[in-house]
Amino acid sequence: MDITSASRMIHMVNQPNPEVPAPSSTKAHILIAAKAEFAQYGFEGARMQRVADRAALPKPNIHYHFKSKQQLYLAVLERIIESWNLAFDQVSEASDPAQALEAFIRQKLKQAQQDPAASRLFANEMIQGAPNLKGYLNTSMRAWVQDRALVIKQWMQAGKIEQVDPERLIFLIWSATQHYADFQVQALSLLNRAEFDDPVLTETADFLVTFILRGCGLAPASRTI
Amino acid sequence: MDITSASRMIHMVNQPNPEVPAPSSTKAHILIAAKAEFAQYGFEGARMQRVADRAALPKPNIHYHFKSKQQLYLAVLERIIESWNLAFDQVSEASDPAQALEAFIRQKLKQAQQDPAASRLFANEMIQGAPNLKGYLNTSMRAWVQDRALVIKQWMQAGKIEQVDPERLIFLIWSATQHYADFQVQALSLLNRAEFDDPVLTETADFLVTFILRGCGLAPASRTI
DNA sequence: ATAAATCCTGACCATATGGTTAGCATAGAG
DNA sequence: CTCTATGCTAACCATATGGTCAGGATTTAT
Repeated sequence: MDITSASRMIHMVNQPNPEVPAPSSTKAHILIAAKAEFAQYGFEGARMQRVADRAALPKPNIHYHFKSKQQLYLAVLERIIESWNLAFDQVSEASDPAQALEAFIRQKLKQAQQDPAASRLFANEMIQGAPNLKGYLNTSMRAWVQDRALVIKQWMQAGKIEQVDPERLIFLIWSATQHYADFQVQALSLLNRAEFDDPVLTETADFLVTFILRGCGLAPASRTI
Repeated sequence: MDITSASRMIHMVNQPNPEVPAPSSTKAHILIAAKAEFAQYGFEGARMQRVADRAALPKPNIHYHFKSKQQLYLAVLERIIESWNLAFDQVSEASDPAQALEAFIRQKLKQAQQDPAASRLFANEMIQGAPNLKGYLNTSMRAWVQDRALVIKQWMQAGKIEQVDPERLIFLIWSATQHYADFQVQALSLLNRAEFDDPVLTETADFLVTFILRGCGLAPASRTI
């Protein structure tokens, strides 16, 4: 009923696994279609028929590969959780804060551009009250945050960055970056842009890096905006 | 099909209006119930029966007051748009940037605490691609942002704040504050708190104000965190 | 070649969905 | 009191929904 199991996978190396189908397999096609559908409409709003249409397959085919809507949803959700915060995973006290934060911000924003559906699906799950991720939040995700917060605290104690609430700094980076996936229509409309292309990505990344580093009392390497 | 009409209401003074029922009326009850339902499940995922249950009314009663699901949704959405960015509305070039930004951040965060459903409903609409707000985004909301961005630019030209992309600064404030409504379960779980009460609100507001003002090259009035 | 396992699908089912209808209850106006 | 307008609701409807099933196609193993 819940994905605590996904926690175990977070730092796993990608290895051959019969459960993980090759990119071109039917199962993978369905998962991609399902991700888009669940991302747009949430679990309750998603329609199995639309998943089938998106995958260009008859509906019973979906049910052949995934027993139920719930199981399909969980399969999609697991895959998303796995690749969530990679760029901030290996950071330690010894790392350079400016470099580490910049890499984290840019990676999150790149994810928002390349796979906005993943971000939106996660957002839907949270808005809905995380019915399938409560266990994950309270165990491995909390541990991850506390662990990363500790590194930030060590940077603070070493005088490398300003005093800031570490957990809330992480939240701010998450929200500011994921915003460009979840609220993409809004951002593009208000910026008067047609699509979230590389120029927009670069401008946004530069802004966020500069602004957030300055918020931490850091100057970026050699950029101004 | 779209709420461009809401644009006209944004700066309207609250005046007696037969369309706006008294707080205790059946219609108001239904709107509150519907807001919660649409916020949690999105338009497609929302169920008229659940709206009825939340309002403790028979389902046909809902349809007596609102012709269709769509009309009910639009009615809820309109009410939300009206009170969205009030605290930043009256700000002008002459305003003190630190004070204005602080008031804006605190107001948005208070809204996130007092009416998280409103924020979540809006988030759902955006994630879904803003099918009912495209017109609003491209007209009055864009005008609002450009207008507010102009004020920020004037602050920059007057040397009152650092050089930052004004639109993206607004996005960052929106996302960082609304995060505590939309991702409330996540934030509370990771902060190890039971509810979004006043202490959490204060800590969060203080963090955001300090951090964002510093990002703008400003020091807060007399606070450290 | 043949058997076995896997993959696929048209037709179908029970139930849930948004919405309607026809009639009941109540309050205010004359 | 009577008439009317409004608020309300049990019973109902057409359609859409998640899910099943029996059988056909295709691949793999022997």
